[in-house]
Amino acid sequence: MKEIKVKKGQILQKPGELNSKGYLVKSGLLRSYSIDEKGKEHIFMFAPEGWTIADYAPREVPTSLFIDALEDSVLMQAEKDFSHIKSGDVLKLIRRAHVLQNRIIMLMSSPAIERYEHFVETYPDIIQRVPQRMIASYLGITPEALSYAKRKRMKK
Amino acid sequence: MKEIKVKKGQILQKPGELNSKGYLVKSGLLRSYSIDEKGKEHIFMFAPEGWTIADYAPREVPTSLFIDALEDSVLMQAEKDFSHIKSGDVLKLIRRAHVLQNRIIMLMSSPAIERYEHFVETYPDIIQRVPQRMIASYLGITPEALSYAKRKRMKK
DNA sequence: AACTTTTCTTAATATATATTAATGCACAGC
DNA sequence: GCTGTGCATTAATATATATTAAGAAAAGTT
Repeated sequence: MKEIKVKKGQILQKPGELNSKGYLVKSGLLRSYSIDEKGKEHIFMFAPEGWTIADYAPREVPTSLFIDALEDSVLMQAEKDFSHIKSGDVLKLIRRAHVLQNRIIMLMSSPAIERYEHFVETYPDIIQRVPQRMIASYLGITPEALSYAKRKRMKK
Repeated sequence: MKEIKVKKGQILQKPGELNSKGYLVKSGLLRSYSIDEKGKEHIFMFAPEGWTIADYAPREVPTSLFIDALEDSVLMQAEKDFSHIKSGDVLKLIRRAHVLQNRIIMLMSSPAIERYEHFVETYPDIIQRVPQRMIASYLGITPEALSYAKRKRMKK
């Protein structure tokens, strides 16, 4: 575990890397995202203070995500090391899997505007800190579609 | 760990239960799914022989998924017990998280027809064993939309 | 075999979201 | 203070997917 400081915009991980690390955010804000064949970004997650972020891949599997800093940040960098495992570590992984499970169910069953409202309730602080287009990217839609959906919901 | 036999259609888990179990499929086929406010099913995953299936929730968190049998099946039922953890267990969890991560990225970045083609390549055996409408449910679209998308792709 | 139920497909129409383009605004750098 | 760049919004149009309804094939039941 070593502490590192990164500037806004700095890239910590690119797709294709092996032996990827995990990061605990002490201050600042990170994100992970993929870029598809058409060059479009898709934000996989945000990680503000107190959160961890990583590519959920075994060490020997090449990463598929970028990780970069949306704000100047201070991090703890950790190896993916399973030689001394605590039951607490397993619990954290299960909780993370639970979050991913819920996200999948939401992506399949709720329209974008509901996913947006859920996001606002769940992460009100993140809304303040990142541009709208990144929220749209996290939700899986374009900024234009989010803008339109919000306006439409207003009128009701 | 105890072995249980279930008939096609039998429900192993309903949403709201605590202390949910995990199941290793020795033969047959299980699925997990949610039902939304409008009464629509959304299949979260299929589990054929050799796979495990569970609600990825800590033991004290109520489940959100149904689990039932799509075929007569033989299972090993396991408690979620973290008192003796092996590094292999952690690896399995990470692999599972990796699958979920990829699914989320696909849901956000690829149209349904591409997700379908990816599914066919990845799980060719499952295609044979479940009705189309369940594949559509897994992909997050209606059976009609899947039928239309396939026909349209044909013509090209 | 007859019957019922489920599944798949097609079509017409409606809605959600994407694409493209134009505009105004805010802010960073010079 | 200007200027460029990124961001948000709107609108027009295009595409993907949902909804509803109908009919035919397949599978399960008695």
